[in-house]
Amino acid sequence: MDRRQLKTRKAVFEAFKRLLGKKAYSSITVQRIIDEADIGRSTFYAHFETKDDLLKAFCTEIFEHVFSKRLMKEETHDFSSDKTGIKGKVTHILYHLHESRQYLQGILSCESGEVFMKCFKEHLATVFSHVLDGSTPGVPEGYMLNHLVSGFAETVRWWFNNDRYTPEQVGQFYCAVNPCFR
Amino acid sequence: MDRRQLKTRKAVFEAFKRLLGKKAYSSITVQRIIDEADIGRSTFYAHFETKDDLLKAFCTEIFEHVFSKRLMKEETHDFSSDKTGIKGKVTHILYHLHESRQYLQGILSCESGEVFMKCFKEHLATVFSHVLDGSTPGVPEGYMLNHLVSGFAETVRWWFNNDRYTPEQVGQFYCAVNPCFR
DNA sequence: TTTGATAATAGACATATTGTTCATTAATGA
DNA sequence: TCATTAATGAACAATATGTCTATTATCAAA
Repeated sequence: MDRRQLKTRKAVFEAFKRLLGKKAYSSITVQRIIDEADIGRSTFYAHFETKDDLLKAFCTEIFEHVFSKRLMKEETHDFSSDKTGIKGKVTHILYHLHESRQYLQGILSCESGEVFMKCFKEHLATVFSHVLDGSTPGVPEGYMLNHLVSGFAETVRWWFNNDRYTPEQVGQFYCAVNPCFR
Repeated sequence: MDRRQLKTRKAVFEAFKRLLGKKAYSSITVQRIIDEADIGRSTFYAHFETKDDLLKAFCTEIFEHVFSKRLMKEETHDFSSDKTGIKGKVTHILYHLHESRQYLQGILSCESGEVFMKCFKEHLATVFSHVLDGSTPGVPEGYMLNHLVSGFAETVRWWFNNDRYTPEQVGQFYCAVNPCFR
């Protein structure tokens, strides 16, 4: 990719992060991002269609990092649907998200949280679908997966509002309320 | 309250519902609501500060109906923290939400879902806090409450995307994955 | 180093939306 | 009947959006 493009993209993301640390997503305008990133108006629109488009790209980049195959494998000795592996993966994800706390809160604080959570859940679904084995009879698989995925996503949201626990503790809480992970 | 005010308020809500049945919240403008409700621009702003303000008022009205003390009591013989009562209450809520399916989907389809879910969860918290009795040791009460509340809210969202189950069945699923309700 | 291709730029543009104000008209209920 | 309150429509400035242009800077490859 062209260096100029990478530079612009990075400038926008950095500006976006800085703004998210200060105010909620909904109150950030494209104009403000352009000013903060110090780029031309037309440059922004050459890269992103809308502000929402930027948010999506931003979330995707975060999660591609957090869920990268390399990093995920580090946490688990076994690549199969091993139950003990889940706890390690969960803690791994929590550690990474904690690093990005500051600007993630700007996203989670308002309606934009919806976009973030959706993206988060899509990635989580690929992780959890491996450990689904009809463990709860009488409940559709799709429901169970949704329950595990959104349960974890909501755990993260709760954690961001109650920042007095370690990633290990939070992982523990999550596994405690989901019998299939105990 | 003045009849004229009630009439205006109702006209706005009805217009809002109609629009939500056709398009997502984010793409509905104040202007469009004004046109649909057939009221003056200044009239709208005399009632609501912003579009988000209207959404909040709208959600509040829905939930005040669904969670009304009278209706909630019908579903449970015992008003105490009875476990069997929960299943009845849950099913009751599901029935009511199903009636409003059509326009609720317009809200849930995009970022406005966040506002709806927040309001929903606030009401749910008052219901579930009664049945919380430290049943899961090693987990903070706040976490447990959040888990039950958001778990139910997400169950509803899932249901709206998988509309082939009855309220009873969905209530069953929810109770099945939360051991403390079995 | 030259060169053709691509990206960034400033700034102007039409368009749309927002929220406010105000003078006028209509409905209310006591 | 009458004082009060709400609705109206029209106009308003302010701001944001997305598009387009001609011009300049940067790139990678020959």
